[in-house]
Amino acid sequence: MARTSFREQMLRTREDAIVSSVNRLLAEKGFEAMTVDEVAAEVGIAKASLYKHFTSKEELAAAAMIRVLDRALAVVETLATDATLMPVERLRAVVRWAMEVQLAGEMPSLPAQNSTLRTALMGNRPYLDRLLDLSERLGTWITAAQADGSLDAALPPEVVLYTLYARACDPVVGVLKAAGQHPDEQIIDWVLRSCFQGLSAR
Amino acid sequence: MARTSFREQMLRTREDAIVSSVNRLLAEKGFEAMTVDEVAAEVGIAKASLYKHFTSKEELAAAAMIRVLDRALAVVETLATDATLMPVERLRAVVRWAMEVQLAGEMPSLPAQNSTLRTALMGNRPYLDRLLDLSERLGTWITAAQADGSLDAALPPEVVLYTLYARACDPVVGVLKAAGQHPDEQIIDWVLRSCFQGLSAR
DNA sequence: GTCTATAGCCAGATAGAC
DNA sequence: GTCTATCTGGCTATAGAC
Repeated sequence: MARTSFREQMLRTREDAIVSSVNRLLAEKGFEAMTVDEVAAEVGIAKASLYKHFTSKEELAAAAMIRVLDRALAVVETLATDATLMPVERLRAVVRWAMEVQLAGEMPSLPAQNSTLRTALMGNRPYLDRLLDLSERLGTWITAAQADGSLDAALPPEVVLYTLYARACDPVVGVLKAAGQHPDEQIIDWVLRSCFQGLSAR
Repeated sequence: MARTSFREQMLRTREDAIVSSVNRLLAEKGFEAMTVDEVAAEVGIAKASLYKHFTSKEELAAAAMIRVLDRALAVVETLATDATLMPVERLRAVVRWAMEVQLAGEMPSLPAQNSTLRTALMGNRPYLDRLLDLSERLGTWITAAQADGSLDAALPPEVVLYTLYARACDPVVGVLKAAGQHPDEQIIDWVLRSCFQGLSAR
């Protein structure tokens, strides 16, 4: 049993390295442009070995998406335990975390357009379960923030939710970082401000 | 000369049909997923004939991007002649127009990530000229709107500009449309409101 | 300038030895 | 489970007749 556990742990470690590479490559060039050969080369194993762990390129990407959602759920869990935070502050903290991940080059871009990845994800239970879980937790905070008057109640909660998801992958962050003129913290502050305060003056 | 002009007009008409198909396919599935075979099939000509008009897939896409920028410049030109509009109202009108184009399925998604298309566009003078022209015109309105107190002056003009470009392709619009629960006008109002007024209550 | 046919290439996936 | 070598299909681009 000890040896089985050890071998399983080795397996997990290797698969974790694979998912990390996939995650980074997805963030850097997207699903279509990423090749399985690149992943294998970066991990340092043969392509055929990858297919012993994951049965397709889509499943490889799905594993990365699932891990990101798990991290987001962990962040949400931590924020939920802090009773001093207002709902809107929790939402802001989640978006801030997502932007930090993106600036670190570790936020895989979501496939908004139709693609083989999108259809694969729509049939992936573990992925959908996490996405639904996260959406429900954020939804609770959204309605609470609208009730306490800190979030615009004229916007349906679903619109707010989709907007938060979109801002987590906001291309503006990457463009500003590519410009190389501003520190990461400054970029985050600007994009967060434009998201919650809007472009119009207050 | 009359016959030459006529033949040229036929050529323009055909090329315009090609660019229209490319534009629609770019909006629907993006550059990587679009195939030259699809374009040829949709236009109703052989693939080899396409390559008599455009030398590569990238140039095909560039032509579509250029036409969108030309349309945006035409909208900007029209708005500039209306002296009754405040600068911020002009900016809002441009974003509204972009969202209408997106809802019509005619807004090609910009290649924010590195790709062969991105590098091709960065070396395409006609494209870059128009992009710069548009950016300068919008930049003028942005600084004017910040000066008259209608736009948040705490955000650098470049941040506002990039944000407006990003909102023109905002995936939230497509997600809400795909849900099929709301009329287009309602979707545009919500997304415009979240962009300029922000998610926080005022 | 249009077509059919095909070259050339590359990426996803697999076979089979070890 | 890892490897090397290969299959397979699809896609960009071109050749060459008309």
